[in-house]
Amino acid sequence: MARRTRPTSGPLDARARAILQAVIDDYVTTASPVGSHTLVERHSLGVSSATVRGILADLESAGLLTHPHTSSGRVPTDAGYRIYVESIVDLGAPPPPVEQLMIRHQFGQVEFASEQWFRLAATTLASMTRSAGLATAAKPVAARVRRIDLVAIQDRLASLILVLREGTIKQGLIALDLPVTQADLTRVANLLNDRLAELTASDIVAILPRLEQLLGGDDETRNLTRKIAERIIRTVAEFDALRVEEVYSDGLLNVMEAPEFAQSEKLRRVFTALENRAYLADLIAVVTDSGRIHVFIGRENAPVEMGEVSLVLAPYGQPGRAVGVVGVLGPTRMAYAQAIGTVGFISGLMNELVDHLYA
Amino acid sequence: MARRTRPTSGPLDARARAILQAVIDDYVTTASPVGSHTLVERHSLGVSSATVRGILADLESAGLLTHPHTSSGRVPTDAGYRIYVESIVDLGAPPPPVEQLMIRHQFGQVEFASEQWFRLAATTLASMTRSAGLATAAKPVAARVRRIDLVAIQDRLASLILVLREGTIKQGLIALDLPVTQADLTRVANLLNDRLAELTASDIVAILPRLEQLLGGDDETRNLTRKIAERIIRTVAEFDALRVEEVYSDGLLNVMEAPEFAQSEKLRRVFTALENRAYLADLIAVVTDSGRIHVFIGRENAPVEMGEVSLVLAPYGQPGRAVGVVGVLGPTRMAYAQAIGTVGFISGLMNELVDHLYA
DNA sequence: GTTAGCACTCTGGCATGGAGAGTGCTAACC
DNA sequence: GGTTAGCACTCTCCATGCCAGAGTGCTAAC
Repeated sequence: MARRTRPTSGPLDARARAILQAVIDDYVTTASPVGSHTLVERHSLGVSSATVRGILADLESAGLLTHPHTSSGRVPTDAGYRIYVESIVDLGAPPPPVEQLMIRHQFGQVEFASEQWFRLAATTLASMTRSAGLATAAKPVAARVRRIDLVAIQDRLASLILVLREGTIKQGLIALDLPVTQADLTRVANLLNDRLAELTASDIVAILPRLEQLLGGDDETRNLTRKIAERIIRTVAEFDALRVEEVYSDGLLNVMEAPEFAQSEKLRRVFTALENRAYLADLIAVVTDSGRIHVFIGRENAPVEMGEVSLVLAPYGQPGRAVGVVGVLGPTRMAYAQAIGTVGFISGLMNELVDHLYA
Repeated sequence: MARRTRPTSGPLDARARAILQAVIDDYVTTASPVGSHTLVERHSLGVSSATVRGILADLESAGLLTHPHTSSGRVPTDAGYRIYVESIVDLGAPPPPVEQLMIRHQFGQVEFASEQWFRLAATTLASMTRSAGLATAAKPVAARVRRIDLVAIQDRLASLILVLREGTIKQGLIALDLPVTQADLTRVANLLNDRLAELTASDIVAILPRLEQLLGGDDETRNLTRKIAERIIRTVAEFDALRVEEVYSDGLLNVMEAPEFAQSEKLRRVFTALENRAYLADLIAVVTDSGRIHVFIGRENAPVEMGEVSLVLAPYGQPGRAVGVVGVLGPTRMAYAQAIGTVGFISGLMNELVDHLYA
């Protein structure tokens, strides 16, 4: 369909690329289709609007721009954003040094690796990019037991509190066959702490037979201990199997402000898609496996409901030990350079901090 | 302004009340103003539309209905809803027995008084009323320590895990002056467990001087113990001071479906108001103090942003020991009878279950 | 290859007009 | 007296038509 001599395939020449970027920049700020005239007006392109029109037509036939209707300005397509994003993905626009300092300070204020920490990451991302901020806790590949505690609730009911090495706490009730005292439970907990500290679920499975042999005491204690050990294995294994523990988010209200979501119907579709955490988990898996920053643009997202939003996600943590993800979600018409820069900065910051934990 | 002989003040006669209710019922289901003709059509009122028109005019001059414009049907005002709600607040429309059974079963499946439990309450309320469901954990008036655990993280860093009697777990890091081993920490934890179990923050403050006397051991242990005890006091006191721990919510998407929130601008206002938890905390305080179910209708809510939504909130738990709140949030055009019945049922259910805990 | 000019197209805002729904009023009725 | 039928009136909603504005694609000249 190309009416021009310029080839429609192959890399774009520098001017076409510059104009694509100009269209995207303008569209991102104004949210309305941009025409050839406004383009030459706002950016000093050094050519007339007629020339720009020609190039716009080329970009359109290359699939990087569209027309909402015959006589309106151009709007970038997902493919157009993709080209643009590929050219900036390695750098982006990191926040100015002053802000970086302020953010570092804020992270110093909240308790390290606690829930608040991830909330802060999401909040910071949201306020800096004026989009929705997302963060997941750094989830260990294979969690290790740090500490076991048993608390008597009633005669035959105990609460198991399991502290994992990475700071996560798991709690669960255990129904007992026989009445026990807190003293009994404390004895068993001490014993298990001695034997199971720093072990993974599979480690515990491996030593379980040996554990029973080593156990002195009466039958009752042995039974109780085994029961609790099995529960610990189950709890840790369940935690390991969990792909994503929890996604902290903030600033969904920012997304609501975007004019493309003026009718809440569209908004509802996005939120519905987000509520189905499976998709988000898939994306997070992709990002953690690749180990680098990823941008998912509009229709590239599998669920149609997400067709009008983009995500910028970056992993943090130590591959093979514990990794999490931070990122932002916004309309496809998003300030990608800033988003990429900010997400990159925050993930770098989290990296530094996590390194301290494992140092 | 009353053109009629019927007095505008004083209690409404039975027929006027019936017609008010008919208007509200129709408006709740159709979401569009209801006229005299459709009214006689749908409800067998036994009078003609002209008579109904007269009564509608009376109800309007009494401030219970309005006109969006001269020639449209009537719409209830907040005051109209209020009159209606007052007449049904004691009963509402509880869910049918089959559903009650199903819900009881579901509550039996999740772990008692855990986070999941409150999530389930919110989810159930949301799906039954097709509105947003809200639930807070039952917060004790004065929390009591059940169990203290100390875990060594690094040389001079320990994690304090505090289990409160009502199931809440609080965790915090403690920086230490001197390096300690896990064995040291375990010894201190055991000692504190012996002395502080079942005490409130003020109890601990009271025995603190005595505690130090009782402490054997060297200076270091004494210092460490005092430091941790003080931290415990602080943590528990902070928890006591918290008015609302966390509000679990579900089904905000249901609210988005209501036609009155078709423009996301309105939606955004409501969500912004909700994000400011202070107002919700106020309402929760009102409900827990009064000990009965409350309905907050539209403009009656202080923040203007909440002018288009209503809340039905009910307390549960044991006054003076631990109370929480469950409820729903929806458009002022809400099925109040059903909402009140459902909220009442869930709060009753939670009451039963909490009673078990304190039995 | 670039540019100016021009015909063409589509949106968005605005006024117009008729159908439909509903009201308020009045005069007749039981 | 309350109740009813009838009627004029009002307002929304929707479709239609029109016009200005913005922007395009094409062509001929530079």
